[in-house]
Amino acid sequence: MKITLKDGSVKEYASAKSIIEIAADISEGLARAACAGEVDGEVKDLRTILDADCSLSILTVKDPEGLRVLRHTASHVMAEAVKRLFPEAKVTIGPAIDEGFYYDFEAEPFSREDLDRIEGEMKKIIKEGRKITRFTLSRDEAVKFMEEKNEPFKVELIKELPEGAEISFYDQGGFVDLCAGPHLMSTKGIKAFKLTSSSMAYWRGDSSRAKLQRIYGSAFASKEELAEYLAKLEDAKLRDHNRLGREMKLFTTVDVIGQGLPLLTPKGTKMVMKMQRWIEDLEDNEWGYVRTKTPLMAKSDLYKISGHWDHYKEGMFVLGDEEKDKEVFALRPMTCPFQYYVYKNEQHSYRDLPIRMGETSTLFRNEDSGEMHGLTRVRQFTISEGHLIVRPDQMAEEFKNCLALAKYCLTTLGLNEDVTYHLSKWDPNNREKYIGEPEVWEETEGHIRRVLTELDIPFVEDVGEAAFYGPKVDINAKNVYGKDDTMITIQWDALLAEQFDMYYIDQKGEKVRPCIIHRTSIGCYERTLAWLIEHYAGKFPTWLCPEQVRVLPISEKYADYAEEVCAELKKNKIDATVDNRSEKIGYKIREARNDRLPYWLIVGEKEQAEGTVSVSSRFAGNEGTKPLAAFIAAIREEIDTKAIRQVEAAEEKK
RNA sequence: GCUGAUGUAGCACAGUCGGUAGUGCGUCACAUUGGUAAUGUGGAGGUCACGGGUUCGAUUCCCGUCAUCAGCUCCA
Repeated sequence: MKITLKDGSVKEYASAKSIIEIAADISEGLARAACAGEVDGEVKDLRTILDADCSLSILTVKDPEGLRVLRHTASHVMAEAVKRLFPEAKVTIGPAIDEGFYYDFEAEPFSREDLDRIEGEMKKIIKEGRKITRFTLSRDEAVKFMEEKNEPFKVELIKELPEGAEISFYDQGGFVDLCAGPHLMSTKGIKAFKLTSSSMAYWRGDSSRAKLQRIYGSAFASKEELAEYLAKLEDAKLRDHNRLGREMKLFTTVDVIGQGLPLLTPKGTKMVMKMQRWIEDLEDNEWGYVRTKTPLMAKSDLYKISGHWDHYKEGMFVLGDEEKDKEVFALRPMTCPFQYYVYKNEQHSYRDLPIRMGETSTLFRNEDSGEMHGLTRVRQFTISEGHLIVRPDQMAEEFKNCLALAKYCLTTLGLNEDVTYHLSKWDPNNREKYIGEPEVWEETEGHIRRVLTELDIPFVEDVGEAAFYGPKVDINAKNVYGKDDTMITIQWDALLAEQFDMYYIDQKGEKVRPCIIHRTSIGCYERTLAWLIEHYAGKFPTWLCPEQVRVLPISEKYADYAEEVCAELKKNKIDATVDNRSEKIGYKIREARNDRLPYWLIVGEKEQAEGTVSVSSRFAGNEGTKPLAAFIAAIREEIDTKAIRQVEAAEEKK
């Protein structure tokens, strides 16, 4: 038989069995072959897979596609285990996902103990080494088949398939599931799996429909890889900003203040202020921005003009009652209209444009109560907001500059490697969510696509993710648990200038509508802080650290000298403190390390006599004794250049 | 908003089958005055998230509210 390899080359083999035997040759590859014979697929990392078209695929489970098949099969095994233990449970769907798989059941909620029992049952099914076979039915037969099994969700799925379709089922030796496949050919191929959690989900993701219980699990090619994955999850917990940020006293929350309203403590505030001062100076001095400071609230009339009242009212905090009160106010969810009125304060010539307005802007959004999370999803946040009022002929260039500024900020923070770029488009099938005509959307989306392509930035296109007034570039990053959050957004708005009657005067003396770019450079400070905590596991670049240096006197005798050193550091705008408790030096050093300080200075008799400091850091451990002035010069340089100092190998081992 | 779990000292957690609570770390005091990851001793600190109900008596049982977590959905 012939096998076509991924690279297109064709190989010929004598029998199905020999495919398995020679599989080592193509262990990183994927082969598909028309194959009639039955193959028991188990050769080390290789597991055979019964493909949708009844041909035989050979995938290694190191291949992402193969791993997905493995996980999908694990979800079917889980479904069988659940049906055995909870016969009244109804099955729905169970796909493979990025890090594992899930299956949704209509059932009573599962406890951790239930999951452990299900795991045990799955192990039995795997051990039994059932052959998995595929068969097809016509649609009517398929409906009848699932009706007899009393599986209403499956019946619903089948009825939606086109008439005359051949509907495939996979039978794993008793348990049969509707499925497009492919699957492993034996349950024995699942070598390492773990059920991680359970939660509620809605049938078809629709909150008005049936409540289902979802069980998440993960499966890997080997026990070692599973162990590595579980260890990674443990590590993620240690980096989780919501835990580490509180532990490091960067922020806290208080029940009576409310959900989604975190309090930044002095340390967290210091970090945010360092970023804010940097960004404001950078934008104003190097990127041509002017700064505004506009109200945090406005009358409802403003939001009626902007369209927010129609499109975003549920997300706003409204002060007052439209029925009873003469004037109703709302806290602002965006800065846009406020800066538009700054623009409209005077008449502008085409020569004035582009006008780039920046504002460190606090916004309020009334999120649903279940949405709040740590610093990443809050009801009040402060963003490096800005709007550029631009002539149409300048748009591409200005949009590019906004992307360049964002990229520069990310690179400086050391976060640029973490991100993915998205072109967020409107949804032509959901027009009431958006303003403007289809042609405008087509055109503006095309502009953004061109800019991204010209800048050679890889991006994905997401339908239905646009703002109601225009398409945008979203720059997303994954949190430690792999969940994507938008960190930065840059939006192309060809519509709101019309709503606000904004114009400039062109060469001919005529009024022309400008275009608008809504953008942020560093995103909102709360979310960026969260991202920094997780990226650096709390070990921030020195320039961002709320406490950059701690002076540790060996004993109280040297407390005065320690204070002198600290005062000198502060005079040089270095955030320094003294630990003058009557603890042993080893204890103070341990605490300095646990507090993730970049530097600590040990001072005793020798240092006091010589006017020196003994420098240690989390980058290199003991760095030796230096004159204080030399240390100050070095750390100033590190701070001023916003250097990200790497940890040295010898230190890493500790 | 929905589903589930959780809420005991600053933090991590025990515990009370209903009779108002403990441990470790931290903190404070005293002694110790030290050289690169934990000195010793002693003390303080809790309306057991909040509000109702049942009870002679509730931190414990029941109901509600608030908050936290996981997920769904929604978003920067």
